[in-house]
Amino acid sequence: MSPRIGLDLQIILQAATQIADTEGIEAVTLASLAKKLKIRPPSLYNHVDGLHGLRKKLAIYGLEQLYNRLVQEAIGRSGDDAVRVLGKEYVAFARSHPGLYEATLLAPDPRDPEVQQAGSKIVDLAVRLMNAYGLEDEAAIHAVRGLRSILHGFASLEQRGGFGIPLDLDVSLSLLIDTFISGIDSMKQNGKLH
Amino acid sequence: MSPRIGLDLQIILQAATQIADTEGIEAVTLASLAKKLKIRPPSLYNHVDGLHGLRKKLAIYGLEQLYNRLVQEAIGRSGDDAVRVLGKEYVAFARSHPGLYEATLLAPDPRDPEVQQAGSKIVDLAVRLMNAYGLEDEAAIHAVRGLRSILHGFASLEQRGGFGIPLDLDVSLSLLIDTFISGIDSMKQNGKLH
DNA sequence: ATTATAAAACTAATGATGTTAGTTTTTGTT
DNA sequence: AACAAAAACTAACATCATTAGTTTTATAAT
Repeated sequence: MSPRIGLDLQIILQAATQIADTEGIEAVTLASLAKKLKIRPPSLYNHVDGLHGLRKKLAIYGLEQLYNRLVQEAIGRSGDDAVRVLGKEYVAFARSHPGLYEATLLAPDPRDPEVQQAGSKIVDLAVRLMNAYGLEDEAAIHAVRGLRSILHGFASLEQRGGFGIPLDLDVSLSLLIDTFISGIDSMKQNGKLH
Repeated sequence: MSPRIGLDLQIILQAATQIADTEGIEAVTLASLAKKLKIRPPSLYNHVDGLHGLRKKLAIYGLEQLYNRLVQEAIGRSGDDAVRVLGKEYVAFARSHPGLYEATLLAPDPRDPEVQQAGSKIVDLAVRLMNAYGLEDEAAIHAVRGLRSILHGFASLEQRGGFGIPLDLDVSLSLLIDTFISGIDSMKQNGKLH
């Protein structure tokens, strides 16, 4: 059932990740990837459905990596502590893998079922954390959307040099997360979340 | 001083915006733009420094448009009201100009002085709003970074189909902004912001 | 061991794109 | 009417994604 074993998909994605992280996601082309793997560009079509297929697989790969790192930090924690750690790790991932992180949001069709599924694992993790605040169902979803917006927005702006002023970014992030947590608290007490 | 008047830069950017908003920023190529303007691709080099130059100018153009819309809404308002309206308008802009909004964060070099300057007008506007909360200097900057993260993150995720679950997005946004406002309030009273 | 097979990698070719160089056209100014 | 400068052009090239068809090669079956 396997008359010839050539390149492994994992190796391809690792090579693509390396290019993305060092030269930016735009530098990930079939040509550059083939060169790095020492094969000819058309050969990549045996493993990946063109550039679009590569982007999609890279997006899923990135989401899985991100999920793994988040889970590592989340286990054994709950409440404020868990949210703080999750937030820091999310941003840390984007910092350590700038290109791969970009790729997670650059899939040709973000609504693709496989991409959605990879993303939903992260969402589910966040939902469980929110449950610790007594947020259930719709309230939990709104809260998770908020947290994701915060973390993605921060990571994305930081990556794109959006924060021009030289003021400690880690402080900004910590304050932002704490502000969010405080806000959730207030909103709950005011009955705006339940 | 002007032996021949050809295309106007404004017209070029408007055409590019149209392509970006209808077909996505990736569809904005010198070829497609030239076709829309009924000229040959090399002619664009008389107005724009290649594809990179176009992207940069489009980014600045988008930031200016965004700023104009935000100012319109911010005038005559302050405090919670101003922040809520600003947030809604920010997201509304991204929705009405998905491609142009993308372009604002896709400049070849985000640290380019001209791009930074266009962005800093928006930041300054937000800083002034934050001053109404009694947040000055560093505290104001942290708060603005937070608000930008929230709004960009939300707009970006929404655009990329990141919110898969069918639950009213406007509600999520309103709750998020209110959560942020509440959080700022609590943090101030706890002395973590000053 | 030999052979068949299926996957992987290849060569060759095509179309689209960005870009440069050099030429022609156009139009406001002198 | 002549000039000059900007705009638009043609021609050409390099790079890239992609398709079609061929060759190689390692495994599986004989």
